[in-house]
Amino acid sequence: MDTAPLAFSRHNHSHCVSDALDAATTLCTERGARLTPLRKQVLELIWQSHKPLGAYAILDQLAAQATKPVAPPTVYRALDFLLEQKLIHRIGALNAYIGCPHPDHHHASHFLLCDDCGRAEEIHSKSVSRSIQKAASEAGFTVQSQSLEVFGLCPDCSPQDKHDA
Amino acid sequence: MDTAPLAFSRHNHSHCVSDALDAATTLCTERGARLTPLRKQVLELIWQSHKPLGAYAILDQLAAQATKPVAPPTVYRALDFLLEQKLIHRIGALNAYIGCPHPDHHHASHFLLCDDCGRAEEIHSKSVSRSIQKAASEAGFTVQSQSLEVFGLCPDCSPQDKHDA
DNA sequence: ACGAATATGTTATACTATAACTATCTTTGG
DNA sequence: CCAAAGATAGTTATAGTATAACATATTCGT
Ligand SMILES: [Zn+2]
Ligand SMILES: [Zn+2]
Ligand SMILES: [Zn+2]
Ligand SMILES: [Zn+2]
Repeated sequence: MDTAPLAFSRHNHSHCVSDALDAATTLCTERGARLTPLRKQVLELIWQSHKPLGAYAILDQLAAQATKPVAPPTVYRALDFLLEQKLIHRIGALNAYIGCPHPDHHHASHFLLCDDCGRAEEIHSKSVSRSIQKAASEAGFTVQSQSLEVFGLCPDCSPQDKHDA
Repeated sequence: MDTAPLAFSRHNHSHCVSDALDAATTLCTERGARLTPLRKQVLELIWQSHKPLGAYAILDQLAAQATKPVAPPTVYRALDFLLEQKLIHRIGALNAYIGCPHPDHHHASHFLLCDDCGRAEEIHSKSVSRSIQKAASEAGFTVQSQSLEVFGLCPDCSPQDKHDA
């Protein structure tokens, strides 16, 4: 099914990129937000893989593509825009950024992060969301945003890997 | 009950500090780890409140207490030790550190963080842990560590605050 | 075209964390 | 007790992440 997690599976990644860029274009148009060439370029760089990308890695690649030198604020402002539009998520433990595969509906930032290959997969578990919401409510806490970063080994990098053992 | 969350409630905080320092002393002794004066001093600084404390805030306070200037590695090495011993947790979204109230049993880092007052409360919900573990397993992912950072408003800072309305 | 608002460029700086080397302290075996 | 080995702490320098402040350029509605 096409809603299955992709990051840890073999897949045609060019579809991820084009889907993400198309969705971003549509959403920004709907919202009256301006997905400028620079912002789109940064989004595309982030989507080049399923590995969270640091701001300065983005900067280096921008600089390599551009003729003029690129300064940090250029990157951070684009990242701020993409974060505001929920087109990307920030992985706090890595100081890095990754594309959101479902930017059309707002949701918490829940990720599985492979310590070995570095890939990240966003998870959307009702059970996880509900249990977190419930735990917060019981503490009298009003949730505004949440970030879950689960580190470990993805199926490909697990020792008991079954996919070609 | 004495296992109830404290950070967001009125409580005698000196007990938090003494309990934490006592527990740390006991655990380090059991483990053959050396809770040196410097490390204990850093732990006590972190426990001065339930607000996550940044490394350079710790540094400034250390410097204020000491006669000699204090350099970053001094602080970061103490933090590394305390993290290894699970006496503190790191809050990735804030680049800050907070004391663990239950260092005797290993557990994931799950926090409620108030956007208004800055206080953090560690939560220990079986339901949250289980649902996360389940979601990871279903993705074929082997969990090694996890960090949950829930931002919002604590009971004291919520508009519909009932505690003295 | 005009002014307001938004976006980008530019320079400097703040904040967070680690590398590499030296010195001191602690433990342990002789 | 002493010396060697290992762990802890001091010191200096630098790497990595992010923002402030101000100038310029572009876009949008009128
Ligand atoms: Zn892909
Ligand atoms: Zn997402
Ligand atoms: Zn307390
Ligand atoms: Zn804890």
